[in-house]
Amino acid sequence: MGKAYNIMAATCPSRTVLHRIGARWTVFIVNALDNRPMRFTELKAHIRGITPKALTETLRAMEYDGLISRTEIPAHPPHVEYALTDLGRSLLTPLRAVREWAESHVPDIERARAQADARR
Amino acid sequence: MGKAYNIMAATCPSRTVLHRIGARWTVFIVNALDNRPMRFTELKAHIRGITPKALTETLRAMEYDGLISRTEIPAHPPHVEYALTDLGRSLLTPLRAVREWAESHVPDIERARAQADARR
DNA sequence: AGATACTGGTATAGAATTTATACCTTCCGG
DNA sequence: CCGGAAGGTATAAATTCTATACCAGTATCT
Repeated sequence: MGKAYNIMAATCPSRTVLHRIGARWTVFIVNALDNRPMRFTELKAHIRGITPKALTETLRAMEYDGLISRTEIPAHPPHVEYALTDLGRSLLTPLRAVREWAESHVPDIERARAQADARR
Repeated sequence: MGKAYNIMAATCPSRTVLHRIGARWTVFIVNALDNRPMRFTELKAHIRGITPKALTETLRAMEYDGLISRTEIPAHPPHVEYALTDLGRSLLTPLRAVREWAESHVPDIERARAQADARR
């Protein structure tokens, strides 16, 4: 059997999937939950610059898509734990690679930008 | 020497790099140019649903960042060829993995969404 | 009892980005 | 001089993201 889904087709369901995993903050959350579950405020502190609204919306969307689980823990004080599901963990490999690419190619990009600026 | 750049820091330059490679249409263009260079209209036809404005802006940004090259070919009729640079090709591995994840996990996501809908 | 702090969020408005749609210019063949 | 292809621009509307402030529940401090 051949390829069932193709990103390049405008109406392919894989488009909505890609749109979600490519959303502004998804890559941060997946990478943050790499080692262990985290609480809302932990995530907010770890992913610097994210607003609580953006964090809430991204977490809700990822939970809806089955990428993370949300568990209310009735301890004192009560808190909420977010963790990757098996599906979410399978996304870790590609998204960690994206993160690592970004972190390791900063000098190349900066050099290219400087050269482009110099040419004009 | 340890890690020089960290995505999680709000002001880290890797943030702007990630912002670019995570931009709406970058993953499509990188995957489209996987096998061979393409012309503007070819890309537009291949990546269904992209508008010419979005395509122009994404190509210009990627050229600025040194990910693709733009070559005007003075043949008859004259046309323009976009190709991945070495740097752009290095992005192919992670972004192809993202594409493949999206294409292969559609059923998992749809199942999760249906379950979430059923629960309410 | 009242003030204060922590957790996990909401609300609202403004700014930035994306999309839709239409149009333009150069080059050429007929 | 008409039409078509290539490679785009222009403009406005829709959508998404960001900044900033606020809120409710529980617990502890005074």
